[in-house]
Amino acid sequence: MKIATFNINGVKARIGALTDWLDAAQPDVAVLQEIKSVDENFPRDMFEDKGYNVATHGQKGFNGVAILSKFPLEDITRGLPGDDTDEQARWIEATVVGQKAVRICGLYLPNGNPAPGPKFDYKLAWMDRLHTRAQDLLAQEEPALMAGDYNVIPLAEDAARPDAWRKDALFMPESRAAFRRIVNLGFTEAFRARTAGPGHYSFWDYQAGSWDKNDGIRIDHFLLNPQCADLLNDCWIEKQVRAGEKPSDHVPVWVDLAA
DNA sequence: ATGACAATCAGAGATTGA
Repeated sequence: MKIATFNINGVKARIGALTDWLDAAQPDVAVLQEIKSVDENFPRDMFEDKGYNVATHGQKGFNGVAILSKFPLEDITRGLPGDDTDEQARWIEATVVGQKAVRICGLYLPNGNPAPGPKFDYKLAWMDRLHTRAQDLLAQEEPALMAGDYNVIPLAEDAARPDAWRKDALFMPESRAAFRRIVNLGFTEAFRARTAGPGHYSFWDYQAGSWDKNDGIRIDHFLLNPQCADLLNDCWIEKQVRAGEKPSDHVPVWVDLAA
């Protein structure tokens, strides 16, 4: 089972790029972030025509997550538990059954800038709730993964110019510690389970020629619980997508599971 | 130190992103 995560930066603006990518790459499952669309306006027909089942959790203007799957989507839930007053659409879950059942969680973690400030507080509070949900996924002892745009640069080697990010919410010590605290519960960060060393990025800013200079950061991640990590065949970043027509500022990241 | 770039909503320019 091949699963991709992709922050598309607006489904309406990305219809062409997204269609081309799906046709070429053929993921079994794709978790999407920043659909920037309400559910009613999500072009689900376009994906259903390609054989995907579609689950969305959108809001007006910003944020929004979705799951596309060639397998049926079961037990779909929307919203990260732990705060009934949180109206931002950043979390969706569904179970996908291939050779094995896998619980798929798609997430768009808050950016958190400027830090410090209320947006940074919201980011850290959201990560506390993510920690709680992650504990639950461990307790289930069934294959589960959390994939998406974490808006966290885990280590200096995950940025071309780490010093430029020292005061940014994506690289602040508090953000990185909260990320580690989740990983250290017993999750496997899939990319780092397969590939060591610097120079691997999933985001390049539209500004200042970041792509041309390869001035990127790695912020799109897969965290696998132990039962899911047992199934990991491979994980890679589809870097060349960034060079396409009207690209997102993120590129897809993949896992191949024996599931 | 700032802005550069892009998308959305709205129908200009502010807001958000990273």
